[in-house]
Amino acid sequence: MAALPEPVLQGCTNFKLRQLMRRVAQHYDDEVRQTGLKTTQYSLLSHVLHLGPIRPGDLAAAMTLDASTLTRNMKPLVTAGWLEVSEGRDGRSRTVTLTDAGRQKRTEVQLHWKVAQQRLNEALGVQRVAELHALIDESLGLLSSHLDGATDE
Amino acid sequence: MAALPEPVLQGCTNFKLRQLMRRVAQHYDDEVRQTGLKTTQYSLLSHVLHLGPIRPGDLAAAMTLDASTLTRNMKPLVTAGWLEVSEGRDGRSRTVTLTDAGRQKRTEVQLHWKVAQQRLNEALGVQRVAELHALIDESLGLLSSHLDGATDE
DNA sequence: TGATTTAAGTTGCAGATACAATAATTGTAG
DNA sequence: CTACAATTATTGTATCTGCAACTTAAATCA
Repeated sequence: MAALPEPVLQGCTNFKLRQLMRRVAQHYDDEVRQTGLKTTQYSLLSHVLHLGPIRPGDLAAAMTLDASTLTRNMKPLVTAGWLEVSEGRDGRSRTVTLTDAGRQKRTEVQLHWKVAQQRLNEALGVQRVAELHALIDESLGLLSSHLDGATDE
Repeated sequence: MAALPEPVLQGCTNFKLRQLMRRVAQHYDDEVRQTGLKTTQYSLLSHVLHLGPIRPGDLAAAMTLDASTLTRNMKPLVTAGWLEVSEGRDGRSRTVTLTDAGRQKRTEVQLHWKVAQQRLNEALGVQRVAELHALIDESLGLLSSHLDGATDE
């Protein structure tokens, strides 16, 4: 059988991804903004809901975020009283917890998030969004193994 | 014929996109860093090369960037002498130009960008990267028409 | 036990991003 | 020609992002 012709790529994957990310972020934020939160902050609250109580380092790893980025992203949420960072059992580590107020706020924002996701599904078509998700997940998997395993050679 | 079952989506498209974007950016920057530039800055120089001389507003639109973001992203490149922002024919508008040094620098960085793109293609497979590009382009197209045309209702 | 290494977070620094408000200029209606 | 509207870019403010350096504390080695 004939081999599939290798497609000739045009453009920069990094730029294209950023471009789409910006547009999509804008789309979600248009809806979430009314709650006073950015969509990124909603993501953070959601992850703490599902994973917490959790150490910052583990949370950062789960979100594919640099630890220092997480430290700073948490700050406004801690100030607002939605997250709590307390001592871990280790003298060095901490524990991140969602407060009751945070749980409440997260539920409120979730409604807006759902609308945004719904509107995105309609704009792009559920099928296409599903393909996108699948492609992203595959790519993340391939990249993590590639990046970590690049110790020899 | 049976209708395709609507896939049930899980997860937040925005979060997933950001996640992949971060990973991919890191991947490119690992290579481009040696030149002292971020990959985003390389993108900016490249766009000015292909589109310039051009007004900031038009450049921002072409890159799907907020105008204010562009103003700030250009600053370090102007300081370094790679970009020049001069008066436009209008008293209000400006003209962005790539300097000779900028052209030179951009060529230098391009070599590293190519390596990064190549390594990404290998890590993900050219086929998958091509699919990703196609999906991104389609999505950008659909989103722009949806966002702009939402004036009635 | 004392010295060295490893682990976990934070801070310094620099850039990326956008919304709202502002400044400056041009265009247009009267 | 003047008052008002539209155009174009920048600044204020806030968040997102990551690398490098640093601090603190635990763990391991000798």
